[in-house]
Amino acid sequence: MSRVKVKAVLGLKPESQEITVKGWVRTFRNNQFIALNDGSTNNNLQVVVELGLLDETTLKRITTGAAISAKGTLIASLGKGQSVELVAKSIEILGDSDAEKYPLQPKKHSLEFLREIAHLRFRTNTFGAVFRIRHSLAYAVHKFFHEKGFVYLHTPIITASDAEGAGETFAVTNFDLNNIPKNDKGEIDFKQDFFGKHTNLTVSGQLEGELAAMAFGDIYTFGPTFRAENSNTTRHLAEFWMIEPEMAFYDLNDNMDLAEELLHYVINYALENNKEDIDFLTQRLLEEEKQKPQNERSEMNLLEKLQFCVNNKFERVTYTEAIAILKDSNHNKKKKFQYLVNEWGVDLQSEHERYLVEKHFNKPVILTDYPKNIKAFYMRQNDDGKTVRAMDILFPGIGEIVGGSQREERLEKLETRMKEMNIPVEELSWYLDTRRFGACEHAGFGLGFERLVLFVTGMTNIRDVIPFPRTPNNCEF
RNA sequence: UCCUUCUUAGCUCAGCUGGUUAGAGCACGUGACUGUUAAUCACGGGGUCCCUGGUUCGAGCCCAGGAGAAGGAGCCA
Repeated sequence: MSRVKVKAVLGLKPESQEITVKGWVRTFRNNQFIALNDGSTNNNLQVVVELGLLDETTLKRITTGAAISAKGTLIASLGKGQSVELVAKSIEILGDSDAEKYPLQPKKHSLEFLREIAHLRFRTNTFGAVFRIRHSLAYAVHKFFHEKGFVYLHTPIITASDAEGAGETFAVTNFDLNNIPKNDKGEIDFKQDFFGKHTNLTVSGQLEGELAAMAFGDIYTFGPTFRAENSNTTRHLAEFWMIEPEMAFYDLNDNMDLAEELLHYVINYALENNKEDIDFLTQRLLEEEKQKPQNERSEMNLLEKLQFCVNNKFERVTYTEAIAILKDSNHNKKKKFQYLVNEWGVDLQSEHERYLVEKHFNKPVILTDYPKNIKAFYMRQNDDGKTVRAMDILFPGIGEIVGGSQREERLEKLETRMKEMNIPVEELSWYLDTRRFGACEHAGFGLGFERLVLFVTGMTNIRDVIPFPRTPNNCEF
């Protein structure tokens, strides 16, 4: 007889059938009731140990965290908290867990504490739910693109281009750091390094993605990305996962449509496939909100927020319109913003984005057509000479979740812009070839995967939605 | 990197205006009970009050420096 997973067991009709389950003990109540979890679902299976079944020594080894195998018959539960339960005929301790030393207790722990024991936090209800949802979202991303005929492209992790313009990079080298070779001028001699040049971890797969889009039409990447920014916030990681689709023959509107469809699709997938986990996290958030004063509590709970997001179109406004809204807002007039909005051309601060999303529109917002001076070199220039075809999707509680644009496909305009922004044109000659040979209208965006997981799980710190977070001064596990 | 706050038992926290032997709940151990739902009841063990220095008759509490953490800002996804 083989092992049945708890999720399957909980869906069975109890007919006194004989079943074997294996998992980890969450609690052992009354020397009689084991709450057994095997990670297949957030719910536990109650295993009943009848009096006299086990000797005292074995009984004592059923502790929180221990791995056990239980064989018994499945019956309709005699208690109230669950529909079925397993009456054990035999129990084997597979792995002991010293109750005095095991850090997880059947009680509420702080997220900060659990972050310090990230190797064990998977075994809690909250992180179980979070990482099952993370899996579902990743799967849904692949499913969405596959069904649309996109090619999943693996862009390199190690790159030589320092010109992607997306922040500080981590250098990759196999130099002996105590004895770095120098050239005649006293500069580091990268010719002697492994790749014969200066290399770093990728900050974005976009430029390589564009190359493939010029052959397959529609591609996407989904991989890790590295930024050496000294950012200490609840929304930034030094190592994070990003989804970057790139589509030929797409303009900015097509790009926005795709991004919105993707977000609706994957959130809906989680709603349909992770109902129990989302219900648990919704409940968890409600408990947490009870601690807050009335006016700080959110109007919608997590489940309602996700449903609202799936069932409503995102608001689309241009940067220029957004500035006008902010300028005219009571918030601005009453000087409630730390940074007052008074002129066109400035970048929006977090507080402004939050105002638009959480106060003014009260739904996800897509901002388009930003001033060219605050955006990257590859974005397509508008005829007005001052804005570019950029789009950012802003989510409540998260801020920017997607950043994208229609790309500048006109070689001359692109080269001029690169020179203006001091981007080394020669180094990116391979990139410019897409504009030299068969250039066409195209667009793409980057979706921060952890920010998506944040939104769907209702967690508030990005370090709690990636298994082992890498942040400044922290690279544990 | 900047600003603010925090650091007391394994965990979550209390500790009054600087005053005697630093407390609670949970966890853990022992015992009781045995259809429990983070079981309950009784008893018990458990402390470098983050570190270093200073002020004081006396510091968990005040001052200075350092370390770590959290939240916010900037950068961005």
